[in-house]
Amino acid sequence: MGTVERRQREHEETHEAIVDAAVEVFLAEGYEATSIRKIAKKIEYTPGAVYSYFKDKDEILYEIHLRGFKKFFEYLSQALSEPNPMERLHKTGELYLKFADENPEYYDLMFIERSTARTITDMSCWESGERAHTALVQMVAECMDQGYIPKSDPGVAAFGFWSLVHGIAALLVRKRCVVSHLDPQWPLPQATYDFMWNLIVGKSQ
Amino acid sequence: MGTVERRQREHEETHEAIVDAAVEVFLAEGYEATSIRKIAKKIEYTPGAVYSYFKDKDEILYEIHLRGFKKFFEYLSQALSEPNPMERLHKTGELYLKFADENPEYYDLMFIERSTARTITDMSCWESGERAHTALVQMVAECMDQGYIPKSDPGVAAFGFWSLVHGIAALLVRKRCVVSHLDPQWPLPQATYDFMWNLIVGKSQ
DNA sequence: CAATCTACTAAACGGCGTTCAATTGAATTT
DNA sequence: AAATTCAATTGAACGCCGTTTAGTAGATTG
Repeated sequence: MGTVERRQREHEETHEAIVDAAVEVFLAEGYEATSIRKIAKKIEYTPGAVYSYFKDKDEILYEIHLRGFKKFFEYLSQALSEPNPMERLHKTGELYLKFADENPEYYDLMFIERSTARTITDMSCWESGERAHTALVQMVAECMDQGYIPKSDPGVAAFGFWSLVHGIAALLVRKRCVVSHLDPQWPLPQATYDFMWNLIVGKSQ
Repeated sequence: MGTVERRQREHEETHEAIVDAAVEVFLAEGYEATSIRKIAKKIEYTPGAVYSYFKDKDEILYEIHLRGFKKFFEYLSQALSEPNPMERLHKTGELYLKFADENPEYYDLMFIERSTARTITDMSCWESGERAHTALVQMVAECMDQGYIPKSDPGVAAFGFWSLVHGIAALLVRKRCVVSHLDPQWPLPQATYDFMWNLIVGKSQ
């Protein structure tokens, strides 16, 4: 009979229910307040039961981070239609910053939290991250081919562009922007990115 | 008698002994393993005793972060002798990255950890951070005056340069560099910074 | 010598992630 | 229909954590 399949389906459903509950707690109360005990309570389970579905807390947080990446790619996809690679690169940066600004909790988990780093190091790969990075490398390589950027290692160059937007996002998300007595609200990341971009491409035209 | 002064001195000595012990634990075992209980044990105190000297754990971590800034300024001071502001800016960035590379635990606490953000937000100022930031703004303003950088808001520009090096440092410290199958060791931050700097100033000369 | 005051301890509170023996309840076999 | 199997789940515990508080020991003061 199909009881084996049903059991497996039920197992997956519970797995998903746990992640759903985890995301709810995470978005409502933030990373630090997200505990196994709270997640279990939300689906009326005992904390121990969660461990039939996940090895440890980091594995749950990794699943939350995947939901974040799903949303992240939705943001970035809006730049794909741009035919000029340099314009596309610029717009991708803007969308990156928009995502970080509008989803700071997700951004933090994806690109800052130690928990995520532990999991991706254990797996010695980072599928979501690599997918985004590969696309960035290709974009940068295209810019080099068309002479917008001096030819050099596209991996290093991609890392450089990423560093710029990550730096802006990370300083805002982790509240270090208070030093510049500037408004930490939206205009700052946009203004900073505009200035730096102008510095990068402004001189060649 | 001078017992009042002596008592006060003893109080300050114990205060310092706690911070010393905290730094020891922090550097030996890292941020996450640094607990009040371990710090207290190291100086043969009861955990509760620590609370006669510090309001909470964040206040101790803030003191550790100050030690980090002391070291940080020692690094940056090596760039001060550079007469040309653009060269000085460039070298400051290199020394910034060198500090992050050689003192990742301190860097993390100073510029990434939530704990520090909580304290500086509570105090609604960040003396160390502001001191460094002000120096950076001045440097950037000087570059603008001498025509190396297009004139615009030096606060925003300074935040942009900071974002670039912070981005590189933060991605390395928090292990996100694995996506670029590049060596996360020292050459990467230097190569990335070189590339971006060349992009910024390379075209005008 | 008694009173005061400070530093410190001991114990507890409520939280956390995680483990594991025991139990439940449904599916399968006899 | 009864016995067996087996995974899902519980409940209780372990050893951590930050923090609070009543009480104590010992030096300082009057």
